[in-house]
Amino acid sequence: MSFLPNEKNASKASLDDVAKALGVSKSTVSRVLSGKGRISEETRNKVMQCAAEMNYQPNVIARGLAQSKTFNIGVVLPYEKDLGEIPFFQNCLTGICETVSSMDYDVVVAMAAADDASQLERIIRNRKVDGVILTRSVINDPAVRLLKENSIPFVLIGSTSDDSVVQIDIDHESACSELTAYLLSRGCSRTALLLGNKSHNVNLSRYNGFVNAYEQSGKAFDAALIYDNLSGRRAVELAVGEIINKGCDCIICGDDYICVRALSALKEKQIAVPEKIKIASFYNSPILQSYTPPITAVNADPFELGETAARTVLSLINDEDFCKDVFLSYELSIKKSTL
Amino acid sequence: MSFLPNEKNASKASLDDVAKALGVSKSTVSRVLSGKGRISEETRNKVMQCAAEMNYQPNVIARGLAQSKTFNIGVVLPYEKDLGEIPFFQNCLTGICETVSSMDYDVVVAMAAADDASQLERIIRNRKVDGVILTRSVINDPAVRLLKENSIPFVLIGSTSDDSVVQIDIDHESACSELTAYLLSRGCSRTALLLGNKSHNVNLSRYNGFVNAYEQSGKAFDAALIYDNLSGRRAVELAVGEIINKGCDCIICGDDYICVRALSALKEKQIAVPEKIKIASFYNSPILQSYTPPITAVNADPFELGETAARTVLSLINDEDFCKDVFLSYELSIKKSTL
DNA sequence: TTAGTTAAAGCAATCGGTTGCGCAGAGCGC
DNA sequence: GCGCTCTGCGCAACCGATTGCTTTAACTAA
Repeated sequence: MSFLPNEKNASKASLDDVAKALGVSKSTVSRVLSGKGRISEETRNKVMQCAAEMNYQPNVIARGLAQSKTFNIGVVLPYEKDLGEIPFFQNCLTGICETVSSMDYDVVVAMAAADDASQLERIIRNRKVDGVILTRSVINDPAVRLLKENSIPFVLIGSTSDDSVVQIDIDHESACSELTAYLLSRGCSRTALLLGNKSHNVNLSRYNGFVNAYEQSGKAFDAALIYDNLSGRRAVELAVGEIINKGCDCIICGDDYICVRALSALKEKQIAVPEKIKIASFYNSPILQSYTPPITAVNADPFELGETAARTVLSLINDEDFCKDVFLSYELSIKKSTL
Repeated sequence: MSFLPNEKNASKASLDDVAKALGVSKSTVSRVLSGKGRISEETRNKVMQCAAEMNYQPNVIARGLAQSKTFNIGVVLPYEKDLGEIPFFQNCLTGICETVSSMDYDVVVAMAAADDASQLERIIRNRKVDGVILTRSVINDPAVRLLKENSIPFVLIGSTSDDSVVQIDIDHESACSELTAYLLSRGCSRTALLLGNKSHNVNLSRYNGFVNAYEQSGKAFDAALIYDNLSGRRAVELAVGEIINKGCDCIICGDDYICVRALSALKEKQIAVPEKIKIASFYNSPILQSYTPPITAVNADPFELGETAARTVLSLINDEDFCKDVFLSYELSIKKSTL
């Protein structure tokens, strides 16, 4: 199970050791192992066998020095502790890890608050990564600027209005539009929209989708029912209180974090879902799926987003063809909370 | 905000470049910057200033080659998708990242199913890390064996019976004992214990604590009420069904994952908490705190566990003094679910 | 004055690979 | 038999640091 050989420090076998054991030059061994250059069949076999016997393992650091590569992908994760409540990013990370490790890359993580690019800067300064995956983006993102300035290939899991950024996401605008249209068709006349941090591009997309759906339906929406900068439990509670007083019959939550808070506030006020008010969310974490009643939501697969982002950034690094701006499929999952 | 200088490729300034600009040798510059060796005040100032002007940034890869170091810490995270539901590990990771980055180290993550050390092996083989933090341990853990064989410093966030492993955890045995004793004092006579994977050492600790509390109370427990290898939603549902039939008045859940499932099963069967049955859990994720009713639990701070683990493994790497087996404090948080 | 110390800085090997270039020899056409 | 190409491989520079050893010069003590 271990890669360790029987000999004491044979794990330290270097290219040079293999070369000397065979009486050939380092370069020959290197070329055999890397598959580059012209090598006779005979020499190739000899080298392969000897390397295997000596349990030669290339030193990735040394290779990195020579090639100016690290074989690492950086992943910037949101820092707020509260976000831990929703496993979205953890599942993204899982997808990313699985994909990059299959290419013998590894993942270096940086936790950072929005707008704080200092961790990313450290990683770039220390030349720790060949490419980066951002898991969200704010307007005029300093992280994006930093990556561009340093010519480091990167992709974003999420949406941004910056067309020069490769984006991996579901189409939040059309998803929110679809969801809103569905609710309108269910007879909701006064739908509230609860969104998180205003500077996150994704919230703008959702807002646009919401507005589009209303425009297409010919009905008018109440701008006073749009809360576009909620943060923290208290803010959501307050908003829900106001919404009730304003006679809403439906709530769309920008994410599950807000949804959990809203549900909790509704329960406290003893307002029945979906009888008195309907509610829907985005992403639909497992925890919401086991809620009573089950929650209607736009479902996305964070694992798949992670996989796709990883594949894309690896393609960028290796100058392969890739699809700019992948929009993954989402699913409008209708559950009891909006019936 | 960026570290990039104005000159086009001054970001590539190497030790040699600085040395040549000053007409001194590489070693002198290196010694100044590393603070090792005897350097005159005058030269030191000259070098410092020039390095700053040229925006010299040491190449960590090259330094790593020379020193056989990577300035990376590996973190092995559980792979099961379901675990994403509980942000415990995400919060551990946050604590780890914050601590190691303050020492200019970075975090390399490996996602791995229990018993699967292949990702860790890859990372070790590729010499990507100077030390490792394990976030759980199974009996005869192949990861532990691998780390020992390769003489890589590591700590475990969690508990194990292997005394040679440095452990960072709360004392699950005494915590579970305390919780059980409290429930006994509340008049629970038939308490069920729902534990996860049997091969996880932490579940053994909880089991022991449970038994201890009963022994000290002089009362007897019903071994048929101990479920010690639950995995998956269905298993928990089945167990809850049986428990009800067996006339239990209380459930202790080994973790929040099980607790969420159990609560969901109870709700389905319309069994009131805490009127018909009491329930308590471990860790108490934010999601459970906003549950109705709030859940009694042993509270631990995963962020603090991460911080402590990171500090400890860094001490091990740098041969500093450290505390073996840190037991962090926990808190028995009594809520409505057991009243 | 001379030998002995010592501080300051340079030389060059080393870490473990990659890679451009050149050389020797085989094969081939004319 | 001559020149040409092509194959297979070695030489040595290079990536960008660290570090043991040596050198130089200045300073101290005898």
